[in-house]
Amino acid sequence: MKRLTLEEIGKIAGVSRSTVSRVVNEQENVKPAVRARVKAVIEEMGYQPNSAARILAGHAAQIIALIIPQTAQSVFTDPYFPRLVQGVAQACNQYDYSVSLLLFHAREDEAKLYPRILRNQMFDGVVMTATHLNNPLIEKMTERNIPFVLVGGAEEEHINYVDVNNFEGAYMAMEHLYNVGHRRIALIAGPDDNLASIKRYEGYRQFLQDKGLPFDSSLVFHGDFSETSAFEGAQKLLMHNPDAIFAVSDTMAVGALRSLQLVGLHVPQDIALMGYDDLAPSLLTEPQLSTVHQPVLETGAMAVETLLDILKNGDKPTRRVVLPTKIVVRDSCGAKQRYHIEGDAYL
Amino acid sequence: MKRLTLEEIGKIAGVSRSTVSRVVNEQENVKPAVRARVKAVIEEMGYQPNSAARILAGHAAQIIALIIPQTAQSVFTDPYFPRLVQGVAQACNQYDYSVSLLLFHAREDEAKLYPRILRNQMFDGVVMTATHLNNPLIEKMTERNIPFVLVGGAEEEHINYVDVNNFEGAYMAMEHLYNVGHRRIALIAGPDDNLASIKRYEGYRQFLQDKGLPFDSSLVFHGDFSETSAFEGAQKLLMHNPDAIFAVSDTMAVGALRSLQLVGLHVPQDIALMGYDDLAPSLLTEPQLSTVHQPVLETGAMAVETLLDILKNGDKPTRRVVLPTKIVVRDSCGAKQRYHIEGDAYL
DNA sequence: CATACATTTGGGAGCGCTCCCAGAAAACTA
DNA sequence: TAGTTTTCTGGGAGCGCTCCCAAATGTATG
Repeated sequence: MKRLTLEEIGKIAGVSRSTVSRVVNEQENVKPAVRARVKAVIEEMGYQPNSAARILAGHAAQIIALIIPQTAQSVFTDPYFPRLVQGVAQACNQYDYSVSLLLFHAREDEAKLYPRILRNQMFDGVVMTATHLNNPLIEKMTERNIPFVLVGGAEEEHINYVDVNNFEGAYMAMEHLYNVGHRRIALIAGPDDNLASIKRYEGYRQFLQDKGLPFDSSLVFHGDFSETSAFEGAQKLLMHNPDAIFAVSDTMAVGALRSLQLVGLHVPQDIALMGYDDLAPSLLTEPQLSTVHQPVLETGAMAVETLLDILKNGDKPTRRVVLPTKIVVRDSCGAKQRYHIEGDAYL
Repeated sequence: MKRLTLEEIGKIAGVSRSTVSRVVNEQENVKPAVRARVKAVIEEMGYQPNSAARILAGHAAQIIALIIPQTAQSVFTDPYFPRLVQGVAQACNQYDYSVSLLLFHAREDEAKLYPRILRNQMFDGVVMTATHLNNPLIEKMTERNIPFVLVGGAEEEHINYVDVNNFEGAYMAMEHLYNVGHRRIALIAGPDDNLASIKRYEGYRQFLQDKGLPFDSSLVFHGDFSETSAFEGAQKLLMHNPDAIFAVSDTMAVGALRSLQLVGLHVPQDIALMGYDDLAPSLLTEPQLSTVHQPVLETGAMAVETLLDILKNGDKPTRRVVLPTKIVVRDSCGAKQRYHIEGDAYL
């Protein structure tokens, strides 16, 4: 069986390679009748252009690379990333792009993968998660003019990103706890080089300041987004008698919950607890966690859309998309008891 | 700045295109001195072959496609898939392959993605999850001679797969519950068109038969791997007084646990519970779930290795890899109370 | 009806690589 | 040292596509 090429299709439809190419690429200047005939042949034969040839000849690859440079274990234990991947994949399906997934799982992967990313013309652009500051790839990609969009905030001026409003999310969580009556609110923060964590911490502090509440550093513990770190953190925080704990991820909230339950405290009667993410863990506990919902799926999709926009229209002005969060009231913060609500409530 | 091509590198090193190609591809018949010189130039210039050109000229793409044809929501809420993706990605990193991720999330995606998979010469082979019977892609890929490895068992004779021993896992779980003293063991199974679920169900029945225990269909409920389905299932099962419930996924075990706790039953004192998967949910509950560990990460990696083996050595004989499971004893089955064990125990 | 102009079509060149064959260089042999 | 074999190297052809220019066809105008 003969290989299907533009030339072949052209032969069958009685036109040239070039005309078929025009039809395939939806270009102008093909007589409607001819276009229809060629389209029919393409359909019938099930022709599909050869991507390699297309890319080689200077066309776009229709592939975006999704880079998750997470050396830590947390990549796929934290349910955030799967969700994000799903959002990216869905958007790519929608726009007829493919996703090339690059997970850096060990240090040595970086050395291997960097050149591939930087020189391999195999994809049109990059979506990368930016959890940490100073990712060397950012600079390198900028240098090489590789179009990219970060998921997570960037501080630098000229960088395109899509982010969730971490500051606002934390602020709102604090506000919620405050409205329920809590004043001595402890924080289980994330690592202090993690961008999302930093912003959430800022939201926490700003709220305290706005309400004239004292900032007490002994009420702040820095975890690493893992359950165990929060477990230990909660133990430490308990020594300073908080009446509420705000953990900046659901997974850490679960760790804290365990910790509280271990010493016989009841949530929310004895102490309130709020998480952050609104992902699976927040629903698996007893009581279910009040938390901050962030639109992770939408973030992934938006990152793709932003990248495609850049690919199409050039990279200026710099795109900066910040998606909103909302509070999900469940059973761990005491609001329901206070206001007699059943089921999830959203703010 | 001039584009880096084989020709360019050759010019700098004072040899021809062909010789550079030989060096890049580690082929025979290049004088050691020349090889060293060329290598140095490649290194210095940071040359990276153009994949598109390479593929077009008949070389392998060094890309494998990972297809997850899960129309349901469960793709990324079930922690199984993220883990698998991670395993595949890690193995690909290791062998210098890239992963192209194809998630079918809606029906219409299939129509779009099928032609891409079947005709696009963009990857060398496919790793696909086979959760359901009769996936039409299997037949089509076979027809088109696209090398592929299934993750999950296949019934057909000639199909390559990597699977976990679901039968054995379920059998062992039953055995464990039996050894702890339970006799009236209920099952929360998965959908009856799900391959893993079917095998686990068979393990359940076989064990009953081997021990001469009666099979009682009112002690079996078919869920859909979701927490809520198991929640309802447990309610129904409770009407028939089981002394243990075996749920064939951790997520479903969590649903069952909620159900039991709702009616005031204590686990494991009043009723024992076992899950299946040994993924995050089993650790987030109180009590933590005894469960069946399956090597998901290894499964993904093994699928890649099997595929690469096929790519290299041809697809016969048919590869059939079945990985073992093991029992993880935690706090939901009563074994620790009985035997005074602390921490996780493995069988 | 001839001329000017716009629209449509065909084919050459080239993207960067691999494959293959022929020629050059080196290593043996008699 | 000449002749033979082996090892090494260079360059043509071609993968299937896009880009671009030139040729062919069609339409409007005087």
